[in-house]
Amino acid sequence: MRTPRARIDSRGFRQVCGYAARVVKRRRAAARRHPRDLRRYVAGPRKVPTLSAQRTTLADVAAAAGVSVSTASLAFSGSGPIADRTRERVLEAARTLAYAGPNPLGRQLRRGRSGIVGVVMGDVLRRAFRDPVTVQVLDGLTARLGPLGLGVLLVPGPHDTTQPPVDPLLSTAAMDVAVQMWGGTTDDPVLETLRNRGIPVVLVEGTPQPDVAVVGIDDRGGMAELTRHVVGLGHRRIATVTLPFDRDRVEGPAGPGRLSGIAWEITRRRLAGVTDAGVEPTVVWETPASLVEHGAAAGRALLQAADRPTAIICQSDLLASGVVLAARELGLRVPQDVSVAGFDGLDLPWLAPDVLTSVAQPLADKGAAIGDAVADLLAGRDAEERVLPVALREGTTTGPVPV
Amino acid sequence: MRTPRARIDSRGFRQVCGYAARVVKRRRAAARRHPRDLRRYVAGPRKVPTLSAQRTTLADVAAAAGVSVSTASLAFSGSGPIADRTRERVLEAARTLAYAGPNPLGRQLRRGRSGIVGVVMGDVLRRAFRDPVTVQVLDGLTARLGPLGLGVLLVPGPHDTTQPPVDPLLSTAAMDVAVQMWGGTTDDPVLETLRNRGIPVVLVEGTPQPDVAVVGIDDRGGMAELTRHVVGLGHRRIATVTLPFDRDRVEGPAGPGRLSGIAWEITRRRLAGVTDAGVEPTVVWETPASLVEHGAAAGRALLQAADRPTAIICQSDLLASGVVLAARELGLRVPQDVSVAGFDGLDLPWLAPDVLTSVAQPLADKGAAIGDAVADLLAGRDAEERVLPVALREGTTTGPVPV
DNA sequence: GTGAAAGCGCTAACAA
DNA sequence: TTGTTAGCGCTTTCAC
Repeated sequence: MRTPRARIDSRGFRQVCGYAARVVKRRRAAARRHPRDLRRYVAGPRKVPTLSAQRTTLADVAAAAGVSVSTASLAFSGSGPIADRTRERVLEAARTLAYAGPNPLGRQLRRGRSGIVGVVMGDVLRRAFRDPVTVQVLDGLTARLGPLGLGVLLVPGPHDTTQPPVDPLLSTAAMDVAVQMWGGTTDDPVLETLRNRGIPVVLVEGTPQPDVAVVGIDDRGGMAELTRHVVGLGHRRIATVTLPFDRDRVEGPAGPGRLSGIAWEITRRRLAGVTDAGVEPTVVWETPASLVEHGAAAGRALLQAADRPTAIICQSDLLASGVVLAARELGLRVPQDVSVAGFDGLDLPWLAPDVLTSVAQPLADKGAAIGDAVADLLAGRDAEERVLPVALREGTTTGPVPV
Repeated sequence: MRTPRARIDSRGFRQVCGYAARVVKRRRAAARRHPRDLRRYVAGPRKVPTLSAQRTTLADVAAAAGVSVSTASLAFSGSGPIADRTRERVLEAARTLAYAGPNPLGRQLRRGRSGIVGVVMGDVLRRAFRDPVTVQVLDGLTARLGPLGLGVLLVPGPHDTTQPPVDPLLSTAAMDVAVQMWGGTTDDPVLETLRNRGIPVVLVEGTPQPDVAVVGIDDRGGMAELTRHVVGLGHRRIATVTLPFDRDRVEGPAGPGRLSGIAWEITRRRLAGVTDAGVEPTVVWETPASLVEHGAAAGRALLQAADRPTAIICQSDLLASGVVLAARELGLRVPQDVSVAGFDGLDLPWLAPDVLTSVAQPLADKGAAIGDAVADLLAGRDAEERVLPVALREGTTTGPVPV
């Protein structure tokens, strides 16, 4: 069947070198001018599609429309002058050939852009998605990214220390920009990998550092305000339940040793807010993740201790709601027996009739701000730091200190 | 500065045609042999990276290592024979040049594969992510996809009828396979778009149809078993709260008109399960989304009606938990005054001390099954239908009918 | 307003 | 085991 110099390549195309190549090329070119002969190069109509295999190419469409490839390209991209009639003819040809538009792979290589924003989650996906904060930010982000023609590629984040430090996707997948959702210490392996690849980064709630765009909120200020509110109610014995300190994800009261080495900026800042308000927590309880069950565990421990705190300030609403549930479980009334405050300003209807006293952060805006930072980086501007405001929201879970 | 035939193209490369081109090519080739002269073609070391711009190419590395490009390629892909020493030399050169590995864009075009699986969510992301079912399935899916070198691109699903039927990402982004999370009726615009693009599809809980791989669970059987359990407890006045019927997302009791035109397979099947057990629900309450608040709304309405049902069977745990909350709110005891059952088998700690009676579906396995189906399609096999088993799980929310 | 030509960065078939 | 060669499908520059 095959002449010595012809062969079929991995994608089913016939390839020929030297003189014969020119002959074949001429044949394919001819085929383009006579769509009838295209059969061999086109996937059967509506057959079970195997790969992303999109056999019909712009060249085929151009040939069918009787224009050059470049003109056909213009018809689709709209990024140049083209006569209305010509465009119409091209689109008509595309319709006839069931051409669904330019192959993104070719376009991407040529443009040097993938149109993809890698989003590195702060955790394994399951846990990350259970956090409404992450989810709402992600939602705000995609809303901003959509109109820019950008899509979100999910990249699992650092799990625990038993896992390899970065997901292979991070080192190999195409992405124009990366967003790291939480964490991002200076020596973060994720940031290191991205830096090596030359991929610009937007860091959310991380440690500011050179060459990285940062988006965050005024959580230190918000936490200070929240604490002052609690102090204003007369509380002095105040415990605090925190987000994880680092990838070790320890659970329990943190001694001075651990307190001095908090790797995650967000945890450190929110803790600093408490101190700023002049409060020295009776206990700093570290959790392995911002989840209801960890809050409940903390609540049980703190509220059954001898010298029970009269107020518990939590670094997230999920943790706070766990504490509220634990209090209820123990027969303690909130806020009569114990006050509980959270952070984030989530709407947690299942906590009804209670509404958490919390610090509300603008989640959708934060997502949008991340999107703006992404757009900045993509446009070659270096993104300024974006810090969004927060607002104290009084609910029903804080009240005067019990007498 | 420029000769008539030289120009700078959009990505900053000098381009020249004809004879001059050969000269320039020779110059660049020379530069490759003498890394010192590369400066112009390489991004400055560790400067603020602008685009995904990764200026150093495999050719540069090959030149520096004194091998051909194809050999250098082998060193990275490992998909061919190469001497250990040669590979080492190439990797060494890569290190020196801060080359972080082959540009995925080039690789993708050449291979005809993007390594991307588009996941079309059943809803706007915010709502989709609030559903633990979706999230856990997604988690199981990414776990299976990771080792295959595939990443997940999030594609917002159909919102409501006021929005355009498909997200632009769906029609333009590169993806080797698409997964549609829910829905997928025969005339679904999402499926239509993917079919036109020749992208193979895995449909989750949708209507089986030609050329589409389907993954689902035995929800009809599970629902029948659940209903028989409730009937066995003596209940006869049984209402049911369902998932959405279609993109219209109506909320309230469904009349015969709506009941006859349920577009979403999953809703229809779970409803059929109830009927299979010989139960004619007193009310079929349609919800706009599987969320706690819609369950609560349904619960309030159903439990305040004159002829209150003694049991409410819900098509999801989230809906069921909303009903439980509504019952508590109304001062009704569960299950003494009313029995409530759900579907999915979620762990909802905040419902404590109650544990929902439910039908557990293997969420992580479902994600894995989707991953397997993806792998099948990618390998050119056509995927058989995958139906996973479910299991009745008795909790504390169902009990004997009140006397 | 249209066409010719070049080439993005890579992989794979084949020859050597 | 390595090198030569072709080309994936597209966009863009420049000439006309």
